[in-house]
Amino acid sequence: MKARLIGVGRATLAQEARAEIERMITEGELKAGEKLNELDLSIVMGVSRGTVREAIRSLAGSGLVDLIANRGAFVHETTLAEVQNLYELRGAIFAMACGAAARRFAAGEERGLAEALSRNIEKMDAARETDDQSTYYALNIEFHDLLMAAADNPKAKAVYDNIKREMHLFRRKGLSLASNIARSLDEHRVIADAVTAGDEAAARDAANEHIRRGFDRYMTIAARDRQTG
Amino acid sequence: MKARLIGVGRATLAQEARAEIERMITEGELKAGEKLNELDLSIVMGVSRGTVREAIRSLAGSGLVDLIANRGAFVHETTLAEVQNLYELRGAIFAMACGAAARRFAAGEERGLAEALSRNIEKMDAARETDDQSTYYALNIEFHDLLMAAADNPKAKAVYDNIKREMHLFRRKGLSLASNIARSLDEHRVIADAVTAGDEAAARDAANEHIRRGFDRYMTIAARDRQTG
DNA sequence: CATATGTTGATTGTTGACAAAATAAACCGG
DNA sequence: CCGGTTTATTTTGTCAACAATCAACATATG
Repeated sequence: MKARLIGVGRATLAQEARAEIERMITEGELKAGEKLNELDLSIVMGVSRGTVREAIRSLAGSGLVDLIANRGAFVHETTLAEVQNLYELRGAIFAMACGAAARRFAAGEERGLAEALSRNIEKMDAARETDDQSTYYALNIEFHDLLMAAADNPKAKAVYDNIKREMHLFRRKGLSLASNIARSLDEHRVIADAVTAGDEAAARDAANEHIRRGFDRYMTIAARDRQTG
Repeated sequence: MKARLIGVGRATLAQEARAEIERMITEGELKAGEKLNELDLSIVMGVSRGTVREAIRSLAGSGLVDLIANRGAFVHETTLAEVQNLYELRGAIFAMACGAAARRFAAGEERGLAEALSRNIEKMDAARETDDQSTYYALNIEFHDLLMAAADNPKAKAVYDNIKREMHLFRRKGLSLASNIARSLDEHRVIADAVTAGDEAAARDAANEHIRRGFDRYMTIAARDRQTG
């Protein structure tokens, strides 16, 4: 038998509404700090207010919007201090995940991991040579996801994904992506080596350092952008 | 089923409904895996189904209930593997927070912290001598909250609180609290010393170790309970 | 007897209407 | 013109009814 699965990912209207509002936010149609009007959104999307309301509540759970009782929902405004907090939290979780991945790899519970990591690194090396930013971006996410998956900690992954979403949201604010392919690639190699050596502590430290340096790169670019306008 | 009638407070009804359902879950009136019937709950609490629905969605955001589209909401069943995941995630966040607290203390941004920590430790020492479990429990939470607050990372604190809630939920399942006042107190002293010495790395390591040992204590008790009961 | 197919009651998803609160506008004395 | 008060209007919070979906049972079919 062969038939396409229907309605995948769109189980309920509220979920679709959530996805659509999230898109509007991440693509900048709804700017940071802007108020979300339930009625307007319901009309634009062609669903009832209750459905929109449910979607908004769901977004609030992921930290993308802030709710104030009796006053409404507002697109979350991410401050610089909060970006630092997010980086630090992300680093802590990613470091833990890399440590767990190293432990699991050493126990033989993550067979394909070594190949997957080295393949990713090879491809990123190619992207570095051609300076292919968009490919690098995708591979970078893949690298982190590989390790988060290898940690086998769904809860941590869920939190990590939320953080990623919120940080992505801040990028909209105008700052360019803090990327330095060569440096990042070197750090990835150190992490991958530690993990595939089964060295839990080294993996943790390398991962922590990677995120910390990512934040430094980000701050450097942020400072430069602010200066040049 | 029995639930307090709500609706006299000042917050929104949905918020009160959420608090009430959360209470029912944490106090075991609603058991793990049990289905939450919107209509029944709405009748028992004297509010409309929509309000109950909103409350349930909110609880899902905190991981206390699982939602399945078109089928309903179920009290989250925490498995042993998940408890391990939660402990590990909690450890990572708490370690990060202690590191941040050490850094902030060294920078003179957390003046009252040293006194607050030593006061807490003194009181816990007294609780140890009288073997006062409930006081110990409260002081233990206070100790962790002091450091989470000193980290000045609201996002991390929010995630931490959610984890705490979910772990507390699992305790309901029958296992006694994994507490060894003397050991825990020693570990607290190490953490406090590292933080007030401004040693970020030492604080991180001590905190991580503290949570890890907490998990070991938990596992020991869990194994014993499974054997005898 | 086992499996597939209809049928029914219960439960969730969605909607539009009403009530309460907050914001905007009109008013008014100085 | 201004600051404060009062009145409209808008917006959110809550509710009850309708539609879609599901779980369980009953029935048919080979």
